[in-house]
Amino acid sequence: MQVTPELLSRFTLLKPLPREALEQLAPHATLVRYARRAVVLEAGAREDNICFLFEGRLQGVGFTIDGREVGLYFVEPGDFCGELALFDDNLLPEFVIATTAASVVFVARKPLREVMLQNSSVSNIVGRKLAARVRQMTVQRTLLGLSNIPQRVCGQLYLLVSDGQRKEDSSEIVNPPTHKEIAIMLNLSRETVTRVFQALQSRRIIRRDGPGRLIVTDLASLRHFAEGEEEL
Amino acid sequence: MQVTPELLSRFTLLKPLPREALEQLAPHATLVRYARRAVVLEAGAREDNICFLFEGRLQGVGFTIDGREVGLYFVEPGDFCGELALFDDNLLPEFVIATTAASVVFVARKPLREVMLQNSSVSNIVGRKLAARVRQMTVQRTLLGLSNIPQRVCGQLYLLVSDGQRKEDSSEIVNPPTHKEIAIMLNLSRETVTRVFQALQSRRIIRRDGPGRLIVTDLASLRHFAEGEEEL
DNA sequence: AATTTGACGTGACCGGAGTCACAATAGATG
DNA sequence: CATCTATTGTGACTCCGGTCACGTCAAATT
Repeated sequence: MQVTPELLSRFTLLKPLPREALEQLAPHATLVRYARRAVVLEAGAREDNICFLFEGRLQGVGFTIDGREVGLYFVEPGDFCGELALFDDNLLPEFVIATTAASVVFVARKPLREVMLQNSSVSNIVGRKLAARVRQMTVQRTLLGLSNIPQRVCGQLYLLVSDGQRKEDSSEIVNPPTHKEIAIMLNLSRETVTRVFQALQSRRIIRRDGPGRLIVTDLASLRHFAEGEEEL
Repeated sequence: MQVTPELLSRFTLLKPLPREALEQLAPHATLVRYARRAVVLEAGAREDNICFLFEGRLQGVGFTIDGREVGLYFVEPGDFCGELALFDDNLLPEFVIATTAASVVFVARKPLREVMLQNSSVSNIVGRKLAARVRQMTVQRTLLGLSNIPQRVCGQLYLLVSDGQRKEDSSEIVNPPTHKEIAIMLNLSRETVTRVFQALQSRRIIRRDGPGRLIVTDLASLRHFAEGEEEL
């Protein structure tokens, strides 16, 4: 499906682009819808598109030698992934999978790269974004250092709300990842995540609201647990 | 201590630079020696230098909320770190510590950034390097997914030799990290790493040679264990 | 409506890595 | 050389998260 420059400009990465650049990119962009669990980007493939997430949620996933899934990062609407292809010609190291039904905009690598090179403000933005990814991976890795497991789960949960909007008292996570998807992010078993969620629900800190919404009713308490000021 | 353009050109990142660019950078570069365990870059500080490692070994280290150390990456001679400062103005998320006596070349951020912007081949290289870091972090994170702990240690060991030179049969790791430094990379206790090393030594797969050299006498076996084809 | 599928919930058991405690080195430092 | 400190080596015990084996439930599919 074709894409208009207006749609492109809704992504923070592309928003600052001059009109001409957007019109230059639009013919090379396509909107694709994916069902839950579909593979959006494939590891080992030469990927020729940068993937902008319009709605839904994606997850970068790797696999260990013994076939275990490893969660690397989540992609929120407005964000993008596959940006490594803008910098080198190596293969994508991870899979990107739709954890919910999702619509993404693919922008071909070469035109975007050209726009990036011509437009220094864009290369700045792309560079900042890649740097942000490194920071995000660092935070995620640091989470794994926590030996207190409930604390680790709370930390992940807190990251999930702050990636989106962060209200004062209560927040909601739309299209929350499944327990298993959280588990692989944290090197935990699915059952352990379930048990922590149970504990948080019984303390009225989180609440499920239908299928696609998880509500954090007591963000302050969640942060306390995430910061280890209180034991779960 | 002042730095000559020739010294700068010994780093793979700067090697392709035209002579003029190197001469432009040299006045803003200083050579600094650090003792073992010294802090080279400080988390939370506005870092105004990119750090090129000339000799020794550095380690990126983070800290969890409860004060536990988290190993993020190793820096080998010829490589560099602190490159995030080229892309944004945020604070450095991790410490960089000298795991051995080390000499590094600091290059001021602004001049390097200008050279990078003017010289598209440099910005390509820097971009590739940042992308390489993302890939490296992905590999490191995937290692943590291994539930077989000896396998995890062997994987790290294998990464350490292949980062340097990779000979057919036997390889050596100069300035090898301590057991503790490896432990925090792998989310393990120091004792566990020691025990795995003991097992590898008794099988004549690795051997210590004095203080600063670890010799991998049977690289093939190490790879087998790393790939889980044989249980340790 | 019946069936299937996948996500969530929960108990019991067990293994193995963390922790603690201490010894033995080896390197630095005076 | 003597001393001190950091690293390595090793045993014993404990605990807690993984694993297995279910059951429940909601949503999709027939």
